[in-house]
This record gives sequence, structure tokens and C-alpha cells, in this order.
Amino acid sequence: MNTVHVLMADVRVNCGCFMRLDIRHWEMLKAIADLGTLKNAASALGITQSALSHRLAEAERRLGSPLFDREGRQLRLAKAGIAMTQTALQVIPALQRAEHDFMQASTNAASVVRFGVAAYSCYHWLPVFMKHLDATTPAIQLELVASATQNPIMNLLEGAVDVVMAPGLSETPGIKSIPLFQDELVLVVPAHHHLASKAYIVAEDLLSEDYLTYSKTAQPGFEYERFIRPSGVVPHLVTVVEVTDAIIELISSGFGVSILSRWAVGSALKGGKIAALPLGKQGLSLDWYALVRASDATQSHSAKLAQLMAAWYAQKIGTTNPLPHD
Amino acid sequence: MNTVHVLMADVRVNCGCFMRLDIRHWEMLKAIADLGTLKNAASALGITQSALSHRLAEAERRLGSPLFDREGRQLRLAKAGIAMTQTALQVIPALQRAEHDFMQASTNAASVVRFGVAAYSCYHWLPVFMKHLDATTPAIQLELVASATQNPIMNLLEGAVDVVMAPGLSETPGIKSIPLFQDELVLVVPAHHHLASKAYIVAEDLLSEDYLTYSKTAQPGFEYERFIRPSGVVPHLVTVVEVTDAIIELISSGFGVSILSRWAVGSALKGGKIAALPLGKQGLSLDWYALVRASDATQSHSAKLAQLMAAWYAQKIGTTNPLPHD
DNA sequence: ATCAATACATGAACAGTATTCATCTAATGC
DNA sequence: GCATTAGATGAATACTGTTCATGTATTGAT
Repeated sequence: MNTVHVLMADVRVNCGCFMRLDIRHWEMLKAIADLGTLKNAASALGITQSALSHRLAEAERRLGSPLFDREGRQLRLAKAGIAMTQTALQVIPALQRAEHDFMQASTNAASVVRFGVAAYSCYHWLPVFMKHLDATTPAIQLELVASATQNPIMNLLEGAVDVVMAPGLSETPGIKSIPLFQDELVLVVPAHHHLASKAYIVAEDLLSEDYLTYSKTAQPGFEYERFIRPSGVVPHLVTVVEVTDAIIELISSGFGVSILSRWAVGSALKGGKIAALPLGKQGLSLDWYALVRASDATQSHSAKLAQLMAAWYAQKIGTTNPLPHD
Repeated sequence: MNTVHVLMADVRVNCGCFMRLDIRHWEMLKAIADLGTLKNAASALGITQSALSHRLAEAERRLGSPLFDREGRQLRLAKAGIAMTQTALQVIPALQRAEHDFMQASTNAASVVRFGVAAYSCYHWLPVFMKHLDATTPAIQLELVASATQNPIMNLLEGAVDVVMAPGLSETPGIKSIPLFQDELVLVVPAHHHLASKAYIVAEDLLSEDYLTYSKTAQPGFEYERFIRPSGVVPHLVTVVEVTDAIIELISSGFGVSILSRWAVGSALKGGKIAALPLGKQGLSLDWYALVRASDATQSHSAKLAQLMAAWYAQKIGTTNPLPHD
């Protein structure tokens, strides 16, 4: 018969059972997952194959059953071992980051905040901001994590990145959104394109255009969601290019058009080789936010950086124009 | 000058530096955070105070700087140590769960899935479902985690619970939503209440009512979001009761009214002491989902349970009425 | 089929680490 | 001022993990 255990306590201070596996066993799990074989994993960990074999045997002895199936001379993850490996893949990097951060924090006194941009791999504003950062808050160092673009929220929650700049806020629990500035989605076309002279674009204009987009995973890409899809229009040909600068280059060479954020296009507009056109009569606005973990929302360097960014953008808008360029 | 490090690689297979801290050091961090003093932590870990003191000293030696400030004869977490402790508090339970699950999975062959309900602490349907589960899939055992009601998404992501039953789907990355059944929000009043005879309720009807709600953290409860707030009506008094059965009891005793899901009210309606009235002419529908981690979305017992629940509810609806009761 | 190479397992000796026991120091409270 | 509490320290001991040398089974090539 099925039994129900009801746990009312939020925190089990001590579950009675101690940890069976050592950190080295988890490290081993990750290494084997990454490298495939015991031998490679062993050399990556800087120990002999024999040692790792012993280590694996010990782990399985402690757990009471095999983590891997021995298929011929190969190790294959046992079904139950999959979850263990996934845990290892999550936990080991988290621990390494924590240690690394701690040592940074205690030696330098200057702390590194990992930073990523959720959409458009577009960093033309960074040098200027960093100059500002360096002048006002030298205690914070930036580490740019380009790979955080793929799945920013997960990367943020898992700690691979500390601050993400994202178009739109996040309702995800555990994430706090700090507003940065208001932006606008625009159609980007070559300067001499037949659409370049229009006051604004309607979805039908895109019917016969080659369309370039920056993301295939389309964290429901807003331009598609908000402009193209509602109209039922299907653009002619869609090409995926992941870097904004490359998209702009392609557009200016006549390979197609794209919908990007006016901020992302940024300085490229000044070159005069491309034009940016509002979408619809009113235009489609887009609010940028800095996302931080809720646990970092106060008193952390992450939060500090987010606030500095917000202040910097606010000042940009105040002194120049409604869209902060570099 | 500020420097930028750009990391392009998604996975750093091996960051060159190995782990400095042992799992016991992280365990120690968690124990000290939980218990406050070295002495208590030591006894909780089943070792002497001396051993833990050595252990702490070793951890600090490896990291190169102190985790705690010694204030008098007391240990106080150093600023940089806070993040370490937080990591420990997250990671240690995750590892314990993983180990526990693995041993469950490999010994019993029957696996425990932790289950929670995101809103309304309401489990009248559970015994019947468990009977069904036991008959069809005895390999899956249920563990009911009542505390997951508070912040279901975080609990799910962190692994404190494996499946959450929630009203509405979740867009959170890393979470997959599996539709269960359609429900309806209703106003629950005592059977002889002056509103009980109405065909349906409008927001203004609530103006002079004492209003009971089920959640104090108020993830601004949907009933509020969808019915009360749009109308600008502010109900008379809001009393917080966290358990649905208690709310129903209070309502039937004339302490107030509440908006709940028809499913949550469930069998209580049959008693005849309360009445449930649709909200607005069309009623306000509510879709229930089973939420699982995306990493568990296929081939895991969590996913299996979610599918079983969906199938069970589908069958309930087919054979009885559009709302699955027990 | 045979032989070499590959991938992992095993046993004994050794090295390194963690734990205990006994003792010590410095705050704190009565 | 004296007992008490919280933690630190040093030396001896017990334990755990590593290496080295070697073994076994599988795979692929000749």
C-alpha cells in the first residue's frame, strides 16, 4: 500500500543521515560525464586510472549499488546514476564558483560580478560603462559571460552569471528585475532599401523580405511574438545569425532585414548604411531590465552593479537623448 | 583599470583549479549556520568540538582567509563567508536528496516522488488517487511536501519537491507544465447567505463582505488579480487562513466568504452547508497543471506521476462530471 | 584465430588527512 | 575573583585515498 509522508518542517536541520559521498566522488561523476571514460576523467583530475577506479568502487560501495553498468570494457551510466550525475554537474560548478568568489572577495577586496546580456550579443556600450564603473566603483570588476545569452534565467539561478541585462522583466520566483531604460523594436534595413523611406512598418511589408534573426531558440523572440505572428505574415526566408554585429553587417550588404532593438543597433545607425524604422504607427516599445537573483537583491555586488547600470542609463537619457548610446 | 574577461565556452570542463574544500567543510558551514555555535554543530555532526575546530581551521587555511570573525569567544560569519554559507545551505540538501533518491531507486526499485500543491492546502482527492496509483503503478511512492505550497517554483527548481500541482502554467525556464484539468473560481458562502441564491456574483457583491484568503504571502492570489482588483472593489476585511478546510469551516460558520477553486471546495459542497457561486456571467475558469523540472520532463518518475495524474483526472471527467471530485 | 591494444579492476604498500584526547587561552557572567 | 563557556592547539592515532604493479575481459587488426 502506498504511504504518505507529510513534511511540515521547511528546513530539516539535520536529516539524521550524513553524507555518504565525498566531494571527490561528485567531482568524479562530473569528470566522467564530461570526458566519457574513466581514463580521461582520471587524467583530467590529475590522478591515475587506478585511483579513479578505486574511487568509483568506493562510491558504489557506500551507496550500496552500482552507479555505472559495465558493458564490455566500457562504463555506461546506470539509470539511477543519471540523476546523480546531473546533480554533480550542477553542484560542482556552484561550489567552484563559491570558492573562487570567496577567495576573490577576501584577497582583492575588489569583487568580480559576472555579467551577461540576454538578447542580442551586443556590447558596444560596455567600454564606456566600464570606464564609468572604474571611475566611480573600482571595487567592482566585470566579467562578461557571453554564453549566458542562451538561457539567461537558468544561468542566473544556477550562478553562472550574476547580472543579466534582459528585454522585459522576469516573473520567475527568485529573480528580481531592476528597470534600466526604455527601448524600441525597429526594423533594420539597408539605407537604400525600398522600405527605408517609410514612416513606419506594418507586418505585411515583411512578406517578401529575407529575414535575419539573432536567435533560433527564440525565448519567444519578442519581435516575432509581438509583431509578425499576430498578423499571420510569414517572412520569406529566415536565416539565423547569433551576433548582432553580424546581422547588421549582413543587412547593410543587402542580405535581408531584421527586427532588432534600437539600442542594439546603436552606433551602427550613425554609419548611415542602415536605417531603422518603427514597427506600426505607435512603435513597439521594449523595456530593458537588469536581472539579479533575489538572494542578491540587496547588499550584494550584483545588486550594486545593477543599480549603477540603472543610474548610468538614467543619466545618459537625461543628458543626451531618450535612447542611451555609447 | 577595469578588465573584461570574456568566457565563450558554455561548459568549462575543467577550470584548472581543483576543489579546495572537502564536502565536510561545506557540511560544517551548513551545520554552523543552522546551529549557531561550533560546539552544537560538532555534536550534530557527531564529532568533537576539537575536530570541528581543526576542520574550520583547515578550511580557512585552504581558502587563504578566515570564514568567520572571532568576536570574543563567539564566531561571527565574515562578510565573504556569507555567500559560502548560502551555497552550503543550498548544496548540501541537494546532495543529500540525490544520494537518498539514488539509494531509494536502486534498493526498492520503487521510487519516491515528492509532491506538493501550489495553492490551497487541499488534499481530499489524494487518498483516491493514491489507491489508483497503488493499483496501476506501485513502483511510484508519493511523498507529500506540504511546505512546498509557499514558493512552489523555487522548491521545485531546488529539488525540495518533484511535482507541483499548480493553478495555471509556469513560463519559468527549467519548468515544464503538464495540463491536468479545467477548474473554475467560485465564491464560497454559507448555504443561507444572502448571496447564495444569486445565479452569479459580481465584484460589487463583495463590498460589504468579510473576505477570507488562503495565503498570507499572497502571490497576489488569482481571485484577487482576476476578479476583485479589476473592479476596484475592496472587500471589507481580509482574514488569512492557510488551509482550505479551515477556510471552508469558517465560511460555513458565518465568519466570511472566500473565492476558491471549485475543485478545492470539492466534497465540502455536498455537505450542503456552503454554496459555490460562479464569478461573473461566464464564470472564471482556471486550468490546473502539474509542474515538473524540465530535466525530469521525460523518462523520470516525476514525469510519469504527472502523466498518471493527468490521465486520472481525464478519466474522472469522462466518467463523472466536468470537475473531478473524490 | 591470434595478438596487441584498450578499458577497467584488484591487492599491497605507502602517504596523507582527519580525529581524538588532553590541555590551554580568552572572554563572559555571577 | 572564580567558575563557566566557546573555541584553539599539539601530539598520537586511526582512517582513507593514492600509487605501483599486475590482472582480466573485451575489442579490433592482421
